[in-house]
Formats: sequence, C-alpha cells, structure tokens
Amino acid sequence: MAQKPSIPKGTRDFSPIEMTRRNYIFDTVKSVFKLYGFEQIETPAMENLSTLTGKYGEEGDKLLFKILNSGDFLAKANELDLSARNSQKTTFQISEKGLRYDLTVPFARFVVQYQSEINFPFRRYQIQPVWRADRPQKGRYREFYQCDVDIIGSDSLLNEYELIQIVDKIFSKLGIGVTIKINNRKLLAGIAETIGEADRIIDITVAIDKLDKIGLEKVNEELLQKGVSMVAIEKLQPILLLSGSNDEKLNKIEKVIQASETGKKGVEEIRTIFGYLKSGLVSTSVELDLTLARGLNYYTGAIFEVKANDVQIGSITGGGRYDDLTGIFGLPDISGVGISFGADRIYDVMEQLNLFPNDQTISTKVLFVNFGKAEESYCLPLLEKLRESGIPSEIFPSDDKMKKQMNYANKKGVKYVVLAGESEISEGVVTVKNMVSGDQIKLKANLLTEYIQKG
RNA sequence: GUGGAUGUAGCUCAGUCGGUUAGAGUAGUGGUUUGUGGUACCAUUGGUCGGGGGUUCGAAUCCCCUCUUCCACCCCA
Repeated sequence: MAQKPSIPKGTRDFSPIEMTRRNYIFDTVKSVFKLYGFEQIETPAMENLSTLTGKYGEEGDKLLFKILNSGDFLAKANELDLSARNSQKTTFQISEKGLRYDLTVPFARFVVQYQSEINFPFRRYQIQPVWRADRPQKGRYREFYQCDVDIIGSDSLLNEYELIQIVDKIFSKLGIGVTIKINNRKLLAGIAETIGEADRIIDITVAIDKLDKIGLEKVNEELLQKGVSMVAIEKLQPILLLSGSNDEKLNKIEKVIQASETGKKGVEEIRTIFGYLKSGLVSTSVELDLTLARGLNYYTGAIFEVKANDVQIGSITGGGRYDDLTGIFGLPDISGVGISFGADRIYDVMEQLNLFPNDQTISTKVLFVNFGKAEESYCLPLLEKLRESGIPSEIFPSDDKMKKQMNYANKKGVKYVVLAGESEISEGVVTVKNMVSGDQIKLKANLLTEYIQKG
C-alpha cells in the first residue's frame, strides 16, 4: 500500500454526519448565548507568543504550539544558545507566534485593544478551535472547539448566577444530565492562610483537587512532599473531610477560616450565589465542592466545573472569575467572569448516551432520476421549482443504471425519488416514489412541489 | 514530558513452536432483475501484514528504531 495520507496526532476530520451533529451542538449553544444577550466575536488562530506565554502556568507554556518564523529563522538565533542546544532560549528566537490555547486570554487581549470601542459590561461569546500540545486520549484532543461566554467589566455576582442559568439551559436542551460544581479561589486562599501556608496555595489546591481521585492519604503524602508542614496538614484535615449540604459546609468552613479576611469574602460570595439559586429557576444541582481547584492561574473568585452524570469523561464545561486578566495587557481593574463549553467532549457524551436526534441527518429530500438528455430538460424546471420552495433537491448527474441511482438515493436517506421517463413526459406527469414506504404514485408535473410540501 | 498496550483488505477482525500463491464478514464492482433502492443468491476487484532497519536459507510471526491510536500519570474542555 502506498503511504496513506494522514493528519497530525490528536486532530480529526469530520464527516457529514459528524458535522450535522456538531452543528446541532453549536446551534443550541449559540441560541442560548444569544438569548442572554451575548454578542459574538472571533480572534485569529495565532497570537503573538508574548500574549500567550505565562498565562497558563508552567505546564500550560509547555503545551503551547509555536509557529516557526518565516524566512531564514536560524540566522537570527543566538549562536551560543543554538550550539548549547538550549531549546528554551532558542524557541523565542525562532518563533514569535503561537496557536491559541484557549479563548479567554485572546479575549482579554481583545478587550484591552478595543477598550475605547467596547460598551461595558461587555457580554461576548466566541466559538472557535483551540490547540494544546497535550498527549491525546479519549476526550482529549490537540485541536478542539471551545464555546466561551464571558461578561467583562462587572464584578456583580449576578453574572455568576446567569452563567449557571446558561449551563442549566444548554444541558437541559441537549438532554445531558449534569452536576455543576462550584468553589471559590478566595476561599481556597483563606484555607491556605489559615493553616499558615499562604504562599503554597497553588500546591495545596492542586493536591486537594485530586482528593476524590487518589484519596486522602495520597493527598497528604503529596502535600508533605511539596513541603507543606505537618502542622498545616493536620489543620487541613477537617476541611478536607467536610460533608453535608451546601449550607452546612459553608457554615463549618466559615468558622474554620474566620481569621482570614479573604476567606470570609469567599464564603460571602458563594452565599450570594446560592442565594440567587434559591429562587428555584435552575433545576441542575449545584454543589459546593471545596476540592475543586482548577489549574488556570488567573482565576480569583468563583470557579465552576460541569460534569456529566452518566458518562465518565473529564469536565465538559469549566470557568471562573478573573479580576485582573486584562491587567497583564495594560488595563487594570477590569473584572470578568466566564465559562467555556467543550464542544468535543459534549459530542462524545451525547454519542455515548445516544442523544442525537435521528432526523438531523436529512440533506436531500427529493432526487430526480436521470434517464438521459431529453428527460433532463423535462426535470430541470421542476427541480428549480422545488428549490425555489426551499426543498433541498438534486438530480443525478448522469444517466447511470437505475439501480445505481436508487442506491445512491437510498444511502443518502433521500425521502422521495422522482421518475420521469418517456411515458411520463408524454402524459405530462411524474412518478414519485416514497423511499420509506416504497409506495409510488403518478401526478401532474405541476403539482409536484405541492405534493412534496404536504408530505 | 514519564510508563504501558496496540497497528493485518475501505471498515470489523482471524492468522505465533517463523516455512510454499495471507483468510473471513462487511463494503465496492458486475450479474440474477434492458425504468426501480433498502432483503436474497452467484461472481469478482482489493493487502509488499503501520513505516524503516536487523536476525534467518526463509518473518505478518523474533529483535531494534520510528509513527498512529488507546490507557495511566501530569494537566485539562
């Protein structure tokens, strides 16, 4: 076999069936976004590397796809770094662009760049692919689509509540049972402060994030290994073991961290959000999960994660509040909050649960069988009439064997096949075959459109 | 990035103590049915066994390298 063509690791092609299903997801997501007053933007696939680096933590930087400079890029590289095989230094000498890693950072850049034209608070949505040089697995791709909604330029917690509403609405429309997990970075900071390890907050949150995965003992081991003191770990235990309803957890945690101003603020924020939820307009269950940490460094307040109830896959939606993302680009004190729906994982979940509607795949509704040149010219005006009435239809391009043409129609899921040969033409009629029932009838050619519309 | 598994016709997979022209189902093509699909029957196309190198008289089968996909870790949508 000649070498088969292929595509890069972790990327995918999408067939027509997959595209109609993907569009079904995009369309429902989009319709809800619009319903809540969000406006769409797009940004380029590539950003300046300086825009991207340093925003996602050390790990994130490693996962950035970098684009080689054009021209004789090696000529401009530093000879010493080059001969020392110093990849880290050389990288930035031969590459100044990278593929976007998410939609939030490019959005922050966008906001800063067009700050004078934007009408704040700005509600934008953005549906585009992002790229990560991760090692692929099920539900993890190197190119995947995110559907982001963010509200920037407002620190009102009503925005957090609205995002929860959007999550609720979208997943109920798609038919996926989900649980929304919520936590707050201030609360996590308060915990770190309380146990006397304020500057280790990242290590601590990353470790406790694994609680339900690796268990309490392993988490403690990891904390110790990261240099968190025994005393601090002791103090942390009751927090890790918190249980009960959301309110109960909040009350308990409040007592533990009352010495920390930041922590108290976090509790208050969560209370406010749960207060909104008491109105009962959201039917998805929302859980306070103190072990929810999320890696992205820029979150400062609420953090969200959405898990599918019936399928084991990573989170299908995630997000949070960032108080100073635009600060890095020179516009400080603009708070925003947003979430990102992972279209590809949502697809995988829906496929496993068989949630895609069946009638989504119809493309052509009517196919004219081609019997030859004379018959073609009889059919063409009829075909055009159907199309003018908005009925997707086509004529087979050559007078191949009937069997072949019927087969084509059958495979494509065409509902009606129109037969117009010599005898039909002489009578001014057309034979219409219903491919589902197998029945066929003759009718006047000028009644065809009407007949199809009724069917 | 670390560790483990996988790769045979378009698709799903048989085929190991290494031995002559590598099999099945399905799809494709042609026919039974000169204007009728989805069912049936018959015939037929298609593979240098992921790629490269090595061991051997001889390799899909053993060894090394590389790539793909999958699983765990890391991290995440």
